[in-house]
Amino acid sequence: MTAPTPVSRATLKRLPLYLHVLEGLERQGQDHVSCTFIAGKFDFGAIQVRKDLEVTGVRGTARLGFKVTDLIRAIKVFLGWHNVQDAFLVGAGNMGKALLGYKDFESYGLNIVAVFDADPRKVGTKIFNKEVMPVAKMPALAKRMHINIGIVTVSAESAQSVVDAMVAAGIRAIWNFAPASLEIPEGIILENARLTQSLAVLSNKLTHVLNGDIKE
Amino acid sequence: MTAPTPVSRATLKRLPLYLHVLEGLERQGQDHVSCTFIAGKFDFGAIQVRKDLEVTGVRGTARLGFKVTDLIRAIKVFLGWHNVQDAFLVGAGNMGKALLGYKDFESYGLNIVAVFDADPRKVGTKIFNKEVMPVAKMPALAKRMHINIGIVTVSAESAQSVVDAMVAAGIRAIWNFAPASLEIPEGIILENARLTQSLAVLSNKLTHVLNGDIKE
DNA sequence: TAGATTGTTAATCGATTAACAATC
DNA sequence: TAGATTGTTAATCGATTAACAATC
Repeated sequence: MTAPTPVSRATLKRLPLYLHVLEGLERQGQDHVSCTFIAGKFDFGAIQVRKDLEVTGVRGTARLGFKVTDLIRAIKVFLGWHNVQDAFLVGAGNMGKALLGYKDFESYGLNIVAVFDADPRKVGTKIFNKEVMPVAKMPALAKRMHINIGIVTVSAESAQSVVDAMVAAGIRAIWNFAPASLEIPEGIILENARLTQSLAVLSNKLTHVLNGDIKE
Repeated sequence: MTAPTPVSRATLKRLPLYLHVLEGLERQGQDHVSCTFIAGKFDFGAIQVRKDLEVTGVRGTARLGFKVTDLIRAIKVFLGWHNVQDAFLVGAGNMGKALLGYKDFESYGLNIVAVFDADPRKVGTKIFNKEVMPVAKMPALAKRMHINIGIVTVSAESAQSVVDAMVAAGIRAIWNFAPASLEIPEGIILENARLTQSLAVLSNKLTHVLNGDIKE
């Protein structure tokens, strides 16, 4: 019914930043906020913030700005974070453990309900009170529990087979931490969280600074 | 002397993806590769790849494509990954541990040489053979060792003070994993690696799929 | 030679930024 | 009222994509 409203990836990535600022303001009891104030926390301008907030559908009032609680709610709804989704994680290595230990995910709409690993030595151990299960059991369980989100923290070599199994088991969205370029069928959502991409930007900038390539 | 060559962040983030594909080809003994082939691994086209590779300065040959080893070398140089940089990590929590356990960083130009934490219970323990030191000792050590890169894996609350100490100690580039918007002086490089941004994109897309908002 | 692929310039597309009237 | 801030339309900017001659 409602138009699909194509929102840019850039906007989508800024919304959690705003959310963080807004939650801080809410804790302080602030009830309204202007785009100018939010923009002050970042290296882009108030117009950008206003444009981004437009997608939430919340209307501000001139002079006063936007109502903090309304914005928080609207951003969460927009991102799909108001309803927590159950997720499976495959790969009980360091990154997998880090994600399992991250308490805040629930407020970002994510609840990791089970952990799987191919290594029999890891199976049966507990990570943050979650028992590691054999990866072979993942598909059947994912189907039965109607899991929509799969988190991939295995090695680059195993990633494709894990993803294939997830897709076959009805998982619709894959959050991939493996440094591999994965093939997925049409309609499945793949989001890569690659640290090396972020590191590349850092390294390249640092190189320029160290080389004295000053940009004015 | 050489022009600063402003390269887009988007290009910078695609280069590690190419590098990964290229290293795979190198292992297979392939000596040339075309943009078409590389693009086949991703959801963008050959023209994009060719444009990106332009920044490395490597020239291809018509019909044959680019020499794999040349490209690998040139991308590494371009990103500053040919020389390994020593880095300090502050925050021995889950994410800190995950980064310390990540063996491949050296081939991405990063060598984490020391770990710090404010928690006295963590100080003195070992993580992957590295002893956790009190954060108070970080500045003097960073100065003495001329550390350029600081990795921040502390909580949002402590992040700003850690960053301030890093900057005061002469650290030039900060890789931040804390969900906080940090203030840094002019000339310091800040790269945020925020998982929540990536998760936001995933959650939003999944919401659309589950709601049946089909885009054609 | 024929044809795939590069290198480079131009066209398109989309996102950011600017402008400004409306409003509280 | 005056002035800060929103909402919205238009202008700018930059990145992606297309086009095509050159080349191996």
